[in-house]
Amino acid sequence: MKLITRNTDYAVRALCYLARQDQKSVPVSEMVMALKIPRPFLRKLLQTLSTEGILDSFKGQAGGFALAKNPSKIWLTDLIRIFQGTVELNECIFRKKICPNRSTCKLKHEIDAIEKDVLKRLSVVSIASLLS
Amino acid sequence: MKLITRNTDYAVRALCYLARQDQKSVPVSEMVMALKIPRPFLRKLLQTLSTEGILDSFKGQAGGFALAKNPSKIWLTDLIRIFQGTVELNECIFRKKICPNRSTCKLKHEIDAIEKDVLKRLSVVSIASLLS
DNA sequence: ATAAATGATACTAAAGTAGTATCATTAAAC
DNA sequence: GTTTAATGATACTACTTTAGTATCATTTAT
Repeated sequence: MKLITRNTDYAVRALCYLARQDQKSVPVSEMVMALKIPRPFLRKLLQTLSTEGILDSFKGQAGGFALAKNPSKIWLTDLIRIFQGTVELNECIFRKKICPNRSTCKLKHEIDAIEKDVLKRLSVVSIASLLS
Repeated sequence: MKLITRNTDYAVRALCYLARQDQKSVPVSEMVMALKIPRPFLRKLLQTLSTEGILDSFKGQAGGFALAKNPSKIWLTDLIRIFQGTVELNECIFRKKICPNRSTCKLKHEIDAIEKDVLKRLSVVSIASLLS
């Protein structure tokens, strides 16, 4: 039962690191040393953040990555969506069929309510709010 | 991001079914028909619940399973612990080492707080509370 | 031209989840 | 006492997600 995976965790670290560099473009090599994240894994992750519009990228020598948005506009829920597909905790196994079990539906109802709470709390966390 | 797995979901259904049978021992074959859960999977799951003390089992012809406890004393968190190992949402990747990233720690802190909320809400759900 | 960077993409490995199969043991029913 | 219908124990397969690696192509400052 994990709310965030390693991808998301690493992404938070990398984004916080970049947020402290004030717009300067930072190459992966520098981040690998600073954050101790396996290089090819970090590369892939940053490329994803780039295609998702969270980062700007610069090719060629002296290239690298920089935040494409203000840290206060980069939300933890964005990262979870990007790396974990969805923020939904729970899904009815019988959707579209008639549910044969009322207790299960009641369970789903409880889990749904908890999910809403979790989302509410996650949705106020931004990179800016994690900075210090 | 899943709070409960299929095992846990199936276990809830089976336990609710048994709770409605008033102490009578019910064989797997009956539950398979009523709950539409794959037989060998249900068997394994019930055996686990039995060794964990949630169910009593009776061997031989006319045997089966029955609740070993009052439905109000069987908690959803018990089932999650049994089938999903733990209720922890979050775990520091750097425990026992010095954490190289304060932002990550702050993230952990946020997730921990959310986890406590989730646990609090899950911990009041019992089989009895799901019955109708 | 070269070197240092990202883009794109395919691949491998490990872990967790879901489900199956089989043989042994037990105990009621006949 | 044999049969039958049940659980006990345990090993196995398949699928999915997560984690991580590898490589070649392209770009651009020097």
